[in-house]
Amino acid sequence: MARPSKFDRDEAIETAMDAFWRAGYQACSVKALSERLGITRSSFYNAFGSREALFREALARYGDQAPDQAFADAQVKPGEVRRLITETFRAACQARAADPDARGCFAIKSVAELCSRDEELGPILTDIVRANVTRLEHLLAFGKETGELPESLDPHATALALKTVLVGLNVVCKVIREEEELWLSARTALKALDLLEEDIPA
Amino acid sequence: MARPSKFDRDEAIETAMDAFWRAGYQACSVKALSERLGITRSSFYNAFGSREALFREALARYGDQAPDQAFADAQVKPGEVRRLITETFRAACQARAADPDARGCFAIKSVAELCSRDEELGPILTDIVRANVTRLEHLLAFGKETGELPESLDPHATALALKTVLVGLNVVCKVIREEEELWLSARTALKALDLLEEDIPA
DNA sequence: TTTGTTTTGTCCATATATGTACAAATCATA
DNA sequence: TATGATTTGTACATATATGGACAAAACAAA
Repeated sequence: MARPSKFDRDEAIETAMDAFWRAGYQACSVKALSERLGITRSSFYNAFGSREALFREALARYGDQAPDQAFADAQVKPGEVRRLITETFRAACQARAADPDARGCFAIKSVAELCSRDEELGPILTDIVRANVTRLEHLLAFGKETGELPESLDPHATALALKTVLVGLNVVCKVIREEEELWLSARTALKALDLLEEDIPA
Repeated sequence: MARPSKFDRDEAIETAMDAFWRAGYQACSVKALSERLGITRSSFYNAFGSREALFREALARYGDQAPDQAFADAQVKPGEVRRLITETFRAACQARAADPDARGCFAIKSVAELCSRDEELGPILTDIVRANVTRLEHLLAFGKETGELPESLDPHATALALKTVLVGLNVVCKVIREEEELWLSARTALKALDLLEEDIPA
């Protein structure tokens, strides 16, 4: 029906995500991105519309593979809240330390760069973080309902604290490169909040 | 002896700090900075040497006014560790929420942008964060020695957790704008870590 | 007034960056 | 093989960005 693309759109989004991730949104010009993708700017605009639009796609792509995505799509069984939280934090520490280029978390890096700065992308990132907190809050409330977590626990306050720790980890990991140290930090916070599941098989 | 500067160097550093703070290091070109300072690029290079050099000066300037600077220059008296920690976190929440432009923390923003990216500035920022953790560790050890904090407390692990929370706050504040919510998050974490001083006059 | 020092303005050459416009190229289907 | 849809290459005009070179300007001290 029409002339086919010379490049794989999906692959291009992946590549763009990595570029945004490493250098930041502002540092990636359309020219640089186009060259990285092996296409002309003409094709770039034709395929993605704008740099912001591509960023949104890259961000969505990242969301599918982010460590804390586990909080989103998990069917949590009663009595498994601590386990889910502990395993997710553990996975985050692993993922951050395993990255040889110490890119940190794409979403949080973008929050730091763009929130309160970019009128279009800022609110999108804000909503993502807020949604994360809400999910955690629901998860903790569920833990209370099912009797796993104590009645004294405040889901809202605890969700905020948890998210703050997770965000902190995702930045601190750029400085503290050893997985053991990262996990020590996370474990200490979880333990203090009475949310650490200790009996997890290594 | 020589021709005097047409601009105030100190004031210029302050202005540059704000520009770096808002837009990020990479987004501030020498041209843009020069125009902001009301001088030519010629004078810019003459006065500061390079953009990196000016950034270093701006970063040092920020260090003097950062909320967690309190951990650096405080003469802590026995029995005052919890109070110092609590008040510093409280001050950080206040400062972040009070900023109408939600700039967050200049240092942490720069860590997210430049660590593992800029060969010259990255290590400087890394060292700053590492030094912060060490200072917290010493502070906690002091608290143990003086009997204020329990023997069971692990200064290294707790310092890591504390710093992670503080870093998290400094990013989350871009999304959560209400001081009450920020403080709720911090307070919950401090309380859990048994580091909250409750009896502080408002 | 001369001397010496430092700042400042201007020019250089070159590279990057923006988004649009339009013609050329490419392919599946009719 | 014609048709239609879409991608792609090139050109456009303009703005930004780099750092250095060098002469002109401004001032204090001799």
